[in-house]
Amino acid sequence: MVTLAEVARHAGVSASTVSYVLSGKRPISAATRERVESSVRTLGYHPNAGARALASSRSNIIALMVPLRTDMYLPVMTEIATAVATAARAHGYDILLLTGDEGPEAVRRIEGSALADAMILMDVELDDGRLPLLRAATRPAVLIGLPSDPDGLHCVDLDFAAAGAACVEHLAGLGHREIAVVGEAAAVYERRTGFAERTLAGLRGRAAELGLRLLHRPCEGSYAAVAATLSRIVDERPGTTAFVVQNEAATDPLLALLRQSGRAVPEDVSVVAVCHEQVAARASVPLTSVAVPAREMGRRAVERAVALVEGRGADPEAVLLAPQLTVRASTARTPADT
Amino acid sequence: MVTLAEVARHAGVSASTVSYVLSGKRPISAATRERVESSVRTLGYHPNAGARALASSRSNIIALMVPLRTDMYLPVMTEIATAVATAARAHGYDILLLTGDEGPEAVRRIEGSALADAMILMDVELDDGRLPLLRAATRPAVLIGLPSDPDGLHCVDLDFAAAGAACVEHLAGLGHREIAVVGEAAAVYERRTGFAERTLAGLRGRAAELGLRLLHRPCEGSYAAVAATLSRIVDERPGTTAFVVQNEAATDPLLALLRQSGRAVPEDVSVVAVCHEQVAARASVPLTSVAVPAREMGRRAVERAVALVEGRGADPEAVLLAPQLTVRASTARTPADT
DNA sequence: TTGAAAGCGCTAACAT
DNA sequence: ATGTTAGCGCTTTCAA
Repeated sequence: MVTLAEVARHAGVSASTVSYVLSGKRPISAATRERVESSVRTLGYHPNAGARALASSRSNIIALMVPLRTDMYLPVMTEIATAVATAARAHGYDILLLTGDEGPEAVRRIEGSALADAMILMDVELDDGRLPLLRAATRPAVLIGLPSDPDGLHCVDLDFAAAGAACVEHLAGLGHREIAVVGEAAAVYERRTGFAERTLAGLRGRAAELGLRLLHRPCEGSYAAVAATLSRIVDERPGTTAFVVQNEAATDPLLALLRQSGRAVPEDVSVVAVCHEQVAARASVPLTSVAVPAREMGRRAVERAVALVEGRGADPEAVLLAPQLTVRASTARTPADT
Repeated sequence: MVTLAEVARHAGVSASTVSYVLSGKRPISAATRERVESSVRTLGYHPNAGARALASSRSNIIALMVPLRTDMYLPVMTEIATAVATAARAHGYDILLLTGDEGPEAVRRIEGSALADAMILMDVELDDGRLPLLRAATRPAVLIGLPSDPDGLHCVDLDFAAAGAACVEHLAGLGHREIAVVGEAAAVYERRTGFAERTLAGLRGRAAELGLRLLHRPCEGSYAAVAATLSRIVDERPGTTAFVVQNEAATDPLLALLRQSGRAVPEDVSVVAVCHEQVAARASVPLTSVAVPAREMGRRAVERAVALVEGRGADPEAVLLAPQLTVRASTARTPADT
């Protein structure tokens, strides 16, 4: 293993000079810089992470806590996670992968061991057990998601309430007056995950404002569950002409079942999804949708975390990304309206 | 920040005693052990990761390199990754998340910086550019996947060739004589990813042995692509009575299209999938399938890596997990056969 | 512009 | 069964 000392000897300079060449924290003459850099290359030197962390109390590692669940749509989580990893590398940081099942204890562990310089947390619940620890922690944390009390915390999330409102507006503009919402699995609401509740609030709020009827039903992702939910909806609200789906696993079954039951999309009923972009684009009828901007959320979270670690910290705030509704082939004017 | 020295002072013992209490590497009297442990708790001590890594040249971190692609089915990758993370924690290790786009350079970086004690690599190609570095590395590596030359490497994978063979056998046993294979996207084969090629080899080999006709077509996951592939298959081989699908994204479209074209599953055609268990179970017709044992693969990889790090190393070998075919509702005897 | 030297907090011989 | 002590490889004052 090549050490700083060996590089220093090889380049004929002191250890500190090598260190400063590497960190750029003090001016170095062009001549020595080149000599050192060439020694680094020829010896294949890589600084020892442990030693560096110990001496500088910086690990250049960001801990990322990902959900470990089966009732959430994984591709979005995965996309956020890989976006975080990629963005972190671009800033010279590595990612330590923590799973949500470790709970608040993981926060303590990371904080205590100085394993990471900052934490990024996903799958934030409205009243998340990790929040008190994060507020008290000496190292910065960024949430991807929005708890009910974001005070003193750095948050990045899609503005799901606005997303819900946008869906209702789009449908109202097309003449729809009765909307049914096929939601996430009931467990997601019970857990009081922020995004699902907020979307619903946005949907309901705008529906009330515009005088639309809105029926919401949680729904599992299986084909059978969607079939059951759909038939209940049709029974209760035969006048329904539009659906909002917030459940990636349910979109394909929903389209298939509508088709099967003789309801053409978008001629007879319209469908708007709040979902992963690929799911919307690849569906059997390409779906008008509000996408979750996973990559941007990951990137923003990392940028904030890095800024905080490196002392360019902004005030804690909730950054809510504006939703963007993309019109595809699944929405049209109501039959009555044409 | 609480240090070892503070714990030692608080407990009235030397630093080394505290260290040994924590590591269990030498006998400690019950009395001092208890005193130390109580001090640890009351002070809220957590060993500093950097210092420990520096002194012991062990980071208790395993680096996991995950694919960063869009043409692979992510849930399986995600499931493996979370299984790896969970298993690692159970052994006292943390996971450092590396993305595949860093390529061989990441191997050098981790090796050089001693950031991780071992590496686990996913998405292994038949002739993977990272292999030479891994063979030369001083730290152990475990591949999840199987390159063409696994010599000197520790590998864990599903026996995809056996999986392919099992599919053919099952169908042959039901009287099918003409099988069509709907495969992964063409890019997956071009990249020479091991698993896709090996499944195909297993399918072809057993089909040849049993005298069945077998047609293979790569296929993108979109609805349109599956439709095109299906119609080509039907044109070329009108006698096809069974499909093998190895492409999670294509299964649902395939079932929908078969239904639409008046072919009932399993009455008219049988379908066997090599895919994620959930995809098979949740499909509109629950699919007879060979599942990728993602959790077990992750667990086995971690166990091997930990054993190697801790000096209980076995010889390098390729561990191929036996496939298990689960019969569900998508396969039946051929119409001609009943 | 560079060097010397004192730690960072821990582990692991080497003592006793 | 426990204490003493010498590093691990780096960063960063303090000096020159």
